[in-house]
Amino acid sequence: MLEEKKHFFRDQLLDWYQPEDRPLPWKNDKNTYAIWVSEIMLQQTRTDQVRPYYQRFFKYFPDLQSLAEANEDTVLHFWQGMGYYNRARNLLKAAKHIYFEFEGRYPEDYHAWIGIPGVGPYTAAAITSFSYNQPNAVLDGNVFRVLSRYFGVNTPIDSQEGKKLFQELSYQLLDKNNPGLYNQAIMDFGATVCKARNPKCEICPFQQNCTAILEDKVAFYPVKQKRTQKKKVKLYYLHLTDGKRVFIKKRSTSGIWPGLYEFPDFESRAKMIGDLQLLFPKEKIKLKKTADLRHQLTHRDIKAIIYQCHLNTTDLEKKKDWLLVETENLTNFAFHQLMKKYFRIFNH
DNA sequence: ATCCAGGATC
DNA sequence: GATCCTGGAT
Repeated sequence: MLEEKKHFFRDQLLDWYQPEDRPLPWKNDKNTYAIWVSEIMLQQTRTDQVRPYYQRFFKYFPDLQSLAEANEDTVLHFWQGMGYYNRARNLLKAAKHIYFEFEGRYPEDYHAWIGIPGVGPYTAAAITSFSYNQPNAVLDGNVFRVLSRYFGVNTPIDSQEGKKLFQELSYQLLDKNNPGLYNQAIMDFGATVCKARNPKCEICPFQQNCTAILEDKVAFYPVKQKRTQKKKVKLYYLHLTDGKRVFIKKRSTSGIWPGLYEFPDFESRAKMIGDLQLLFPKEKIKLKKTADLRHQLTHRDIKAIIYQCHLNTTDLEKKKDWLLVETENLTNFAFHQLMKKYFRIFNH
């Protein structure tokens, strides 16, 4: 009975799948490089958001060599606003490894790909099935959702047991003759029909067999056990300018927004003033609050308070790791979304 | 305003 | 098990 249900699932899924129904830029790029780059971008990121980034990135870095020879600032510049910036740094590190150490030869199988920075179980399965047609089953959020609903699996997907169970199930279901096509099919199905919210059960080809539909518990799946709670954090940013130039600094490569640029930040308004007084005469320092922004990360709830301080050209000196940049040249630097949000508001 | 989806790393 | 981001749904 269960075997029958599995076979039915695979056959129906492949029957349903029409690749051209969901055209994506990277689907036409059949080479390993393009597949790898797109899969890294697609980690934790929706296709609609990736699309414009992928096109700009690919135009500028059309092959392994062009990426391997790039520097981190340039790669982050193309990545700015897309989030999870260690993906970009790992991608560059990996490109240099493959190009310079492996003489441009890509890893040959799943386990070799796992050894590449930024490539985990999902990405290794995606690359080796799409590019080499090797029989590795992808296990991403779509697959967890589709399988948990169809088979009515209520083991939490974020438990060790759940990961193992779903990995085995998805491997059994995989069409070993056409793993790339099958993997693409199940993820497209999850993204367009068996969606997390507002699933299109009324047009679903599995209506008669899906456990979740039959039990009227579609929204119950997939089952998860833990959710992270957010800590509240306050950040004080200094918008220090003479009207034509502005100070920015680069964030460290650990912690949030690694390697991205932003205004100098402080723990408190008092520390900001204290630092300013070391550099400029007290009477010239006038702070004006120009923004109060909220920004949410996975487990941080950031309240960013931005103060503007106008000083004369002659007053501005270079300090430690601060960079004095012409306002019109700000576009040369990679900023995170909180800064971009501020620029948008401020330029109005 | 709050909640949530989506993989890798150490 | 904690830490990395953003945008979209509600």
